[in-house]
Amino acid sequence: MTGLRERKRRQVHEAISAAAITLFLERGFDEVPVAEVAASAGVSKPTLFKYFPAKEDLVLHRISDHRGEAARVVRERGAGEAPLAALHRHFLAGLERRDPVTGLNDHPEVLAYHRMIFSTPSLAARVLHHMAYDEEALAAALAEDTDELTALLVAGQVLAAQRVLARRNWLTLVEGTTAERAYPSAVAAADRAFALLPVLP
Amino acid sequence: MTGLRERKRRQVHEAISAAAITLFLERGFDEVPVAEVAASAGVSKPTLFKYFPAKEDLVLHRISDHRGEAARVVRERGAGEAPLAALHRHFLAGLERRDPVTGLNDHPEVLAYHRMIFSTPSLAARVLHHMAYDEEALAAALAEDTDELTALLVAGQVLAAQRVLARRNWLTLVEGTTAERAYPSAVAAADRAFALLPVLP
DNA sequence: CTGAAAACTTAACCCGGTTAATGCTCCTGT
DNA sequence: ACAGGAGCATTAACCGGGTTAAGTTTTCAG
Repeated sequence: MTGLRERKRRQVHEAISAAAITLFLERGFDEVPVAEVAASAGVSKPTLFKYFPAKEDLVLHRISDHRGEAARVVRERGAGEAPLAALHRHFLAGLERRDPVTGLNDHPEVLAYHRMIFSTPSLAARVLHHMAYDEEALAAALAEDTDELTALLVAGQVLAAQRVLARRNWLTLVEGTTAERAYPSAVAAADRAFALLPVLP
Repeated sequence: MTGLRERKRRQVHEAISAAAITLFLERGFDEVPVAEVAASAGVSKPTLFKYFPAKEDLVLHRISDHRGEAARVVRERGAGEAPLAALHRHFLAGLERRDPVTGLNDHPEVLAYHRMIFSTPSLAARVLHHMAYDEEALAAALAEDTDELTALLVAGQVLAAQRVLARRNWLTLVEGTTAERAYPSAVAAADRAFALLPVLP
């Protein structure tokens, strides 16, 4: 039985998040004090910080849910599939379903969301930190099949490639192209990126 | 004639930086308020922030001086030398002269300095941001010899490799090994890392 | 229904960073 | 040599993110 307590918690969480996104997209992340977000969600400032450890998390908690995705893809790959092949396949699948993390999603709110992240230093920094975590986890997963140093190096390169690809895709969409039209070129770019990565021994 | 004004400026700059490093290494970056650094340097808080735009810069202004180094190495390489070969050579030279940015420097203060950076999130974040800038500049330099996408991808991979190598070297030294003893293995690791990078077309 | 645990509120605080008002000190022109 | 402006300092107050303490309401268990 899902207790009343827990249900309320989820409601408040959602209310705060929604108020935050709305205000931030309207006026910009740095232009809205968190006190205003709290007031707009009908909650006090300490309570807000009990739900979200920092202002940036009001925006990035969705992205944070993808923690360790790369590592999981490698760990759950089919028998006989190479780690990099699994990551390649997974990225292409993301493109196909227009997953926002691939940058290839042209819904206006998603574009605005990405613009806000890229143009707000503290948010961009937080995304980088998140990717550093992912990289570490991926390195650990890769280390089951190769030496430590190679695992670290390849993990760094995979994450770098994904970051470059996502930014590239977002930039083409910002130019006004639709995701539909940009898709083939995004696939080609992904293929090129993974072709540049080393083959694991 | 170096004006008296300018000389004083440099003295104050140095006094603040020295006070900051001393206090931070003694008690930790997050445990020392900048007001205390200012007081200890005999200066007011607004003045301190006129010399250093943010608390983190009290620690990182030395690293910030290396801005765009990778791009410069590529631009100033000898005729007929491949970009990646130039970067490889430059990294090996850094190892040989125990350049702190390679991680292979076992002076106690350097080790403590690195430990502080790695264990303080806001400092680590700032280093990542700095590397993002370097990456962008390197991509621009590489783009003179190849297509844009490849330049971005390779730049990301080079910076990732350097970061992994530096951290690896630092970890080895933290275990107690001397830079002398760690040197051959550090060279081997660098050779391995650059061997994994793609050959530019 | 009662009481302990959970969660919320208000008010105050700390810290990083900025601004405004004021004053001192080096440099420059005559 | 010195008058006065440019440059840089100081103090005091402020803003915004984040935390803490003390006290109040709400949920849940027996």
